[in-house]
Amino acid sequence: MDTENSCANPCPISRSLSVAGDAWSILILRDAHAGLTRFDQFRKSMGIAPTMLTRRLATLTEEGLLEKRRYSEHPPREEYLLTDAGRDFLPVLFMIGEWGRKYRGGGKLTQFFDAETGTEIQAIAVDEVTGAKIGTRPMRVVVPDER
Amino acid sequence: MDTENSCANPCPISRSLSVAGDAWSILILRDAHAGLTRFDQFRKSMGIAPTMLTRRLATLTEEGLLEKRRYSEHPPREEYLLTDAGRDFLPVLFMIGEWGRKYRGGGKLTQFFDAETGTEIQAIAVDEVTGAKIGTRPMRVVVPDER
DNA sequence: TATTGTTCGTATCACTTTGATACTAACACT
DNA sequence: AGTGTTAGTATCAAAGTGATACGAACAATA
Repeated sequence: MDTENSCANPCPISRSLSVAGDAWSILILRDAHAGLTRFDQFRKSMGIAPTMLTRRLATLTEEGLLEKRRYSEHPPREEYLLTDAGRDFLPVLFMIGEWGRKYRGGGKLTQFFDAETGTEIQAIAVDEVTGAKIGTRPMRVVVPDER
Repeated sequence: MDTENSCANPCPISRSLSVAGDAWSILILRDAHAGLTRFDQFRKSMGIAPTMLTRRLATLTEEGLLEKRRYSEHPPREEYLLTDAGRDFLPVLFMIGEWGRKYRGGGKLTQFFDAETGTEIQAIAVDEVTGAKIGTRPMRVVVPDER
């Protein structure tokens, strides 16, 4: 795909996709939210080839979703931590997960519980302004003029 | 990526990604939600090569997010319509869009308005059970045993 | 009737990406 | 001295992608 001209494009979805629009990147973000920080943790968790992992971690770092932190000087060792932008990707992960839960739900699934109430989290998307569930009300799309 | 063993994997996110884990598929779903149904509409909207588009439409149809409908017998012509599963992908699209709006927001952006109230839609993800915004409260992850 | 246009693709092929495997650097530990 | 750990890089075959040309089945127009 053409991943360069992202900010010429008025669609916020394609802008996001030019940053994290492939499965490996999304899985890395998932694992980062699960607390993984190190190269080998990601590699073992996902079964990704090291060349791929190197490249994806570099891209996510350049794009500001992860940051590299040196956790050892001798030998030099880096770990990858979520930035605010990376943490704000969590809602995307949850909605992707909810779709999979609903439409590819056979067998055992990983579950997420609210630590306070103990209830299982059921993520939904709502319009913060009206409170309506996304997709339940008609909407109007406004595409800006060029230039 | 290895897109086959999806239902052996307990993670609902990777199951979803094995279905629609690439940028073209997501953009097709975006355009389908915007009302596009035909091959050439998708092609012109996204600038995608026809070989790619053929393959992606076929996959999304096989996976049950789109369905093919014949809208003309002579000449034979098909269009692609969202299924329920495809429509339920909308929250994913909105959350991806909200991330892009927040972190790649330079220049003009496409906007979405609630047709009833006229207000701009601000999509957020919440836990339907507790009402809490996703990411604001600690959570507990339960991975099922193998087998 | 001949020409042009529309729609939904397939054929071809150069180019790029990927994935598997082996290997390296810089140490720590025994 | 030998083994283990961590974070990668090197190599290379196989697969995927993208640009372009082309095709089939018609409709509309001249």
